[in-house]
Amino acid sequence: MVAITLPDGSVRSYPGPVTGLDVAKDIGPGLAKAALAIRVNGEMKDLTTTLTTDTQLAIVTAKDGADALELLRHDAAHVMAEAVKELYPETQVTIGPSIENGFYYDFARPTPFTPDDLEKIEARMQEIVARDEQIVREEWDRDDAVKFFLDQGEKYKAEIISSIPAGQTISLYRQGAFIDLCRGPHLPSTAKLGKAFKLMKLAGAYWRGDSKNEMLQRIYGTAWFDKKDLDGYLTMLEEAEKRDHRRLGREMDLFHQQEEAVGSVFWHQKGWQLYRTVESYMRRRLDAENYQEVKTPQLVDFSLWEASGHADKFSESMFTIKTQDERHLAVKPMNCPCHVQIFRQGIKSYRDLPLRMAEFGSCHRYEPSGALHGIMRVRAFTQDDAHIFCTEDQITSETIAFCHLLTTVYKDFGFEDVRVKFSDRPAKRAGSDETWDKAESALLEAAKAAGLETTLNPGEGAFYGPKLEFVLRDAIGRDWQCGTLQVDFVLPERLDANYTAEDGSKKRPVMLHRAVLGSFERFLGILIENYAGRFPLWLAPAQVTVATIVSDANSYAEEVVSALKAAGIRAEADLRNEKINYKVREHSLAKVPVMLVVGKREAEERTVAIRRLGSQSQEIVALDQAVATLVREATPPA
RNA sequence: GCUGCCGUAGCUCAGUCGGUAGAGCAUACCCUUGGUAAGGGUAAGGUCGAUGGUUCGAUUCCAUUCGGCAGCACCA
Repeated sequence: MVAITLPDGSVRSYPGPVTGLDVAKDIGPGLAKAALAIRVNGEMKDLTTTLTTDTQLAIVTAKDGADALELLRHDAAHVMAEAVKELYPETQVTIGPSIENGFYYDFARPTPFTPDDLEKIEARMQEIVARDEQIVREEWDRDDAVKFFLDQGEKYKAEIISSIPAGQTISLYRQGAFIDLCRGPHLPSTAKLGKAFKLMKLAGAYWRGDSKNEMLQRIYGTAWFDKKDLDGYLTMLEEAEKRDHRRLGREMDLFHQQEEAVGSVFWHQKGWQLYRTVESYMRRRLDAENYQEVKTPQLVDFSLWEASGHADKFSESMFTIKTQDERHLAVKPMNCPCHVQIFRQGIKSYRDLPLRMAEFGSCHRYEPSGALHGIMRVRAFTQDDAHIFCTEDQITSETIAFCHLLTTVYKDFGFEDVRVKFSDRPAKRAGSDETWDKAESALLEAAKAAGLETTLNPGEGAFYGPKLEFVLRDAIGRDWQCGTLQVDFVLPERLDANYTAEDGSKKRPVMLHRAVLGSFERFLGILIENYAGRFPLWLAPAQVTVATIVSDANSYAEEVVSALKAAGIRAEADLRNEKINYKVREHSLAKVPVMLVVGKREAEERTVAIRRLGSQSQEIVALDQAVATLVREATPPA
């Protein structure tokens, strides 16, 4: 007897072994048709898995969200590989996982795929779906599988299988003439893939993710259970494109970039206004948290970077200068060694700790050309950087305070959803294992005390210490890593920072490296995309446009602008000889949050017609009242 | 940096199977004073990314190079 317990708690008994499909059929023909896979004691398995003992069983259908989508996308990858092998038999297959929103497959092939090939492959995939090939799991001996794939000329597959311990049984999945190494599970047949998939783009990708290896050709696709979801996803991509900060930067006259200064930003008046608004906000917040702001040199002798250890790891990505008098300088790529120099001036006491040293530090890094992306990834940027010199005992309280600062800052910029990653020691690092043990446990403990839930990001710490990384989610569901907090026992040692303890002895401070926004350039790019350029009033570079209907209202309009400016509002007049429709359209497209329209009536009655961006309606109010309302709304968060 | 794609007016794009280019929007000027997302007219605007080669002739073909885009790798 085999007793199967279903999610609703009901139990079905069978005289002997049954498959998931049998159970589904037993429950009902509709379910049998919809069934894609099963979950056995929590683990996803093929629908045709034979159950020989009593189990908890759930039948997975398209309604099962993420699990079901992952199955679907994984199958899409297999179907794509099958299509590619049919069309281009000389191609070798490698790996093809499901990913967020879709899937990819990496192929090895001497001639690159073209966009035309993509269409052909997609058409062939549709055929394979129509063929409704059964997807069958087979178990093979490892060595037989290696031999099998080598015979087929699939050296990558053979290599993957070779790295599985010898003697182990491995699973292969067969669909039609196509057979692939795969852990599974899979859908029962290719027809289940349906039609809601689309090949998206071609790209290069290194074999096993290592840039020393040869480059394979990756084809990305997206797959969904129905057309509506696919269309929804494609619409989201269009929306993301409309919000692209590079596009809005141009359209809204915020900034530009050009060849003569690759990786740098030319901030126009409006963009710089936005930048300054964010900067002054941050400065107020830091002042309130008792940070001291400093400014350190741009050009620093290379020896300091050797002493700090940065030269070892990052000399390739530093801008360096040989001066006329033969000195070797580096344009600073970061601020920490300079902050240690300030700390080292004079004698520091335990009474000075924690010492929170902040700088809006302008840094330059020679980023690889392929990494550059608008203002999000540049070679010249400004960090909202700070280093907290403290004792080990103070790590927890400083972490708590920082986490509070960070979450409230994010909230003020409209980001409520923040996740935290904990990155531990990387392979290439400075400092002893004991030091790392200490730093990692101190940081984890502090994070816990701050009430943070962290996920582990193994081996991704900085070379001098572990870090917390703060990831925020924007208005259209994209994640951005911005803030960071790093515990560092290494740099104070290397750069000989110390303080006098209560007992008169000399001690090393701990350094906490921390940033909330990360870099201004990147954060402003994120803000632009998050708000799609429609900033809340306090952030909007141009807050109010006063537009006239007739030229008789010109002098009144100028008076209105003066009143607004006197009250600290960023306002401009539009007195052009254009119709009001035209002006409304233009300033709406420019995403100015508030338009005050004035005609003969308003001028006579000393009122304004308030028209807010995105609203069709207007409100006529007295000028004084309008100014007061706008001042209130435009006041930045504390 | 690697792979692939791309580079024509301020923007979005068309075009030249090799004979130095065109549209819409934007701009300037003129007319229009119009009540909430494009009023009308006229004009100006381009060494077709750069360099070299092939050719009688290159924006078009080839090579190199610079830059951009997508992904990979990188991200102190």
